[in-house]
Amino acid sequence: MADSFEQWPADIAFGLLGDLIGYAIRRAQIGIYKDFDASVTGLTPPLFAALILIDANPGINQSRLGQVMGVNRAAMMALLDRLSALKLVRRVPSPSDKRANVLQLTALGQKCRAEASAEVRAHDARIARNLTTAELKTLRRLLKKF
Amino acid sequence: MADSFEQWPADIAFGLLGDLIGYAIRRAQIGIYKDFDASVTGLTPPLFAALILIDANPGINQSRLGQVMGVNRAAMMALLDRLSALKLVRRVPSPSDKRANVLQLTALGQKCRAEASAEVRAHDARIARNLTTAELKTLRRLLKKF
DNA sequence: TATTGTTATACTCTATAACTATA
DNA sequence: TATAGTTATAGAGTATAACAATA
Repeated sequence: MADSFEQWPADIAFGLLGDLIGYAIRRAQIGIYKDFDASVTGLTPPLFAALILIDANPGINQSRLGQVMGVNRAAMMALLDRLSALKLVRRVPSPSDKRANVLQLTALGQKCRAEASAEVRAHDARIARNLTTAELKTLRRLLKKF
Repeated sequence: MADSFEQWPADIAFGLLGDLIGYAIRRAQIGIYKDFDASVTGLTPPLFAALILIDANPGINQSRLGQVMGVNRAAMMALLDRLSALKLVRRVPSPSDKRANVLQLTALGQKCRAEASAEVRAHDARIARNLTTAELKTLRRLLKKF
């Protein structure tokens, strides 16, 4: 099939790329993202991550969430504007800091988070289907070293 | 520092995300991309990958390069238009197929590829500094299973 | 002075859909 | 019919630079 992604096609020379651990991680990621998009309806990976993090960290504000996700405040704004337009997330004025907003999931946001979580669990199990439990544990340990 | 990315902040609850191997790979990637951007001047990761692949695979055409990189033809066009505007890549009519273009690096493209390669090697060594040779070998083997 | 949220702006990455020339 | 390149268009993700309100 022309649209299936082949991780390391045998007929292609990768040159320096074949030596780079960063590129090996990137190639794994390409396939994982394609499976995520095909598996999870209506949410992108960053949107899903934001829903989980907001739910798991009551009282978190925009700037802190941006730091955690590795993006700056302006990028976080765009992401939250989208979640807000989808009626999944609410900005609530912080009681302790008049500059800040506290982020909360709406009832719809909770429902969406729960439904997407099931799809994402299935997706993650599918991409990891060729690894044993021990291999997954090793992989997780090694990835923490970056 | 407010601008340094912390991979798994201890004060943050990751909920389901902490169980997903796909998210563990994604978090490693975030830091790696930030280091790449800070290390390599003038080229993004996809642009650099394209330069290497074009150089290592003489006679490759646009569609095939897109397949290898995991993007469709239209996305490949945009990427090649940029490399072309930078005078790094040339489209040459294929002698064997009048529909196709063969991709070639210009002299400037060769120079840019060589200089960026040195920067990227240093970048890759830096991000992998906490892993042993054996660990890198294991990681590479496990990543191929996705 | 530093931080939070915000807006304006711009660039990169990627996709879909439709067209043309050729296979 | 199918494929290679192309164009138009759109949306997501991300960044910099500036500003007002608050800490």
